Amino acid sequence: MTTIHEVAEAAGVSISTVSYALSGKRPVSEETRRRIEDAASALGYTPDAGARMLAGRRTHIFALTEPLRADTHAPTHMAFVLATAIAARKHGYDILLLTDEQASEGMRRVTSSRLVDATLVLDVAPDDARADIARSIRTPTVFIGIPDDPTGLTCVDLDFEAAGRLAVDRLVNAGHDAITLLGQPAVAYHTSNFPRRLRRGVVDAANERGVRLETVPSGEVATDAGAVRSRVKAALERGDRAFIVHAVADAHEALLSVLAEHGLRLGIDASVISAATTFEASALSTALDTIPLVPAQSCDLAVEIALRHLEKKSTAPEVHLITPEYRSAGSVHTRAD
Amino acid sequence: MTTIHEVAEAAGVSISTVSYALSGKRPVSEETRRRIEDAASALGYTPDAGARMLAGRRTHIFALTEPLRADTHAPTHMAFVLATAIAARKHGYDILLLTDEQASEGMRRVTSSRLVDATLVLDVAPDDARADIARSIRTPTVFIGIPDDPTGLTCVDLDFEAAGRLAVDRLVNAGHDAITLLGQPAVAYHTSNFPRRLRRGVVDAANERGVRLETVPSGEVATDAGAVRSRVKAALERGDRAFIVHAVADAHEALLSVLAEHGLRLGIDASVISAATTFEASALSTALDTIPLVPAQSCDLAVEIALRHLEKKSTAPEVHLITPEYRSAGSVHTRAD
DNA sequence: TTGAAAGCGATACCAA
DNA sequence: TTGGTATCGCTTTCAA
Repeated sequence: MTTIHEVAEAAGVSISTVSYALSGKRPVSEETRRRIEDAASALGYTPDAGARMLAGRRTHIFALTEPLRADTHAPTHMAFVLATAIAARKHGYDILLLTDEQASEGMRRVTSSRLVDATLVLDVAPDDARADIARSIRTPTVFIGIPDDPTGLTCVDLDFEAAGRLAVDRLVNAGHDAITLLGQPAVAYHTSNFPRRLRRGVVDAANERGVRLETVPSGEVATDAGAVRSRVKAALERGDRAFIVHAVADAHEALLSVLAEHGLRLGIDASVISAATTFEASALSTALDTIPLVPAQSCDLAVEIALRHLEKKSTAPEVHLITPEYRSAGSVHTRAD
Repeated sequence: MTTIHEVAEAAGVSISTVSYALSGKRPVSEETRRRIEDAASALGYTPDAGARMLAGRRTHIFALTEPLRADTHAPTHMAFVLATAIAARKHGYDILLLTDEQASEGMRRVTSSRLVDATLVLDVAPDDARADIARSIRTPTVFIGIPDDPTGLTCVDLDFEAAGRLAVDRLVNAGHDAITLLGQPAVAYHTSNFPRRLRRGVVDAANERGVRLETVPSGEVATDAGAVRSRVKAALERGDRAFIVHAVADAHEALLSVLAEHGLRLGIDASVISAATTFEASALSTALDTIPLVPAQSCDLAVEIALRHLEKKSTAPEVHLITPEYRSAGSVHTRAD
């Protein structure tokens, strides 16, 4: 293994100069720097991680706690894990993955051994056990998602409530006076936090705008096309022609097929908005207006906040809500009057 | 932060004794050990990860390289990541996740900086770029999956070929003389290695046993129920009544529904074996005979081999194939004659 | 602009 | 059975 000493010798300078030249933490003359860089790459020098952790103040590792429970929607969770890893890497950070039971227990372990500089929390539950752990440790922790009680926590998430309101506003503005919210599977309203928040926004906005609202879960399990179909049919019988869908891709397909079977044309006879979904709505059989949930957005912000906490010694805990964005694709009725 | 010095002082011993007492690498008198352990837990002592990495020979971290490509089957990949993390943790190891482009580039980086003790490779492609990297670094690397050219590599995987043969044998023994293999989406035969291996086993065994074999992909994408249905119908028209399914859960459901529509009773009029699938076949609407692909099995073995390489200085590279297991559930015809 | 040297907090060798 | 201490490879302060 090449050490900093060997690089120093090869470049004819001291090790401290090598360190500074490579880290850029102190000005080094142009020529010296060149010599050092040449020597370093010629020798294939890579600083030893353990030594850096010990001597420096940073490990350049973030813990990512994500239970990866089997009953959750794998593609979405995978997208967030991926987005977090990419965001971290942009700033020279690696991800130490804490799953399963280690999602909680590991937090204490890796922070107290100073293995990681900060912790990022995914798949946040309403009564998440990791909230108390985060409050009890001094290592910066950023939640990507919001537990019921975010007191003392730093959180980042899409403003699901605003997303719900936005969807309702669009549909009401389009002339609809009755809306059906095709939501998450019933259990998700207990295990996750964001479905409630979206629903709250939808309910509040519907009340304010004075339109009738029906909320139905999308089935018992994540992919339950049959249940979705029957629920959509019931909605159509009620005369509802406006739908907000907050569910997985399959549920969308089920909705679209029922609408098609009833001869309802999207954007003309019926309106559909897909709210806060991570999959590419363009991959559906029919393009839909969406209020996208972009993992990279939340994860980039989370990483930036974590770094900010690392630099400035302390930053007040705070909930950062990301303003939702509306993307039209013609699936919502355009008012003709 | 509590250091080993503080523990030593509190226990009235030297730091080396503390180190030995806690690691157990040297006998320490019963009483002294008690005092040390008490002091350590009273002070909440956790050894500093960086210091251990530098002084010791181990980082207690494995790199896990898994591209997490968006077009792959998320639940399966998640299951393997989870199984690896759990297997590693059993031996006191944490997982550093290398995704996306870092899946390849990161391997060199984290091994040459000695951040990890070994690397585990997931989602192995036939011409995987990580194979050459693995050959060029001296850190132990274990592939969970087998690239086309495994020369010089250590690999672990289910014996898919044997699984294919096993399935054919069972069906032939049950009296079938024509079999349809409902395989992976066509693209998977290029991007992954195991679909080919299973198919090879099926093809070889069918030839040897002298039965007619039809192989059809299960669609263009992972969940393409429509394509599966039409392919199954075609098979039924050919008179095929025996199916080997190597695909995702949805494909199974599609097959089962077509069989039901044709009034074919499982295990009586028709036979189905689900081969090398990670999902719980018991979760299907109908129980099926399976040759399960158990992530924990491969991942446990991979971790054990990695540790073995770490202990004994060198272990010859080798491909470890896991013998498939057959689980009956009554979906295969029982010979009446 | 550069260098010397004091740590960082463990591990493990060499003694006792 | 226990202790002293060199060492791991880097960061960073203090001098020059």
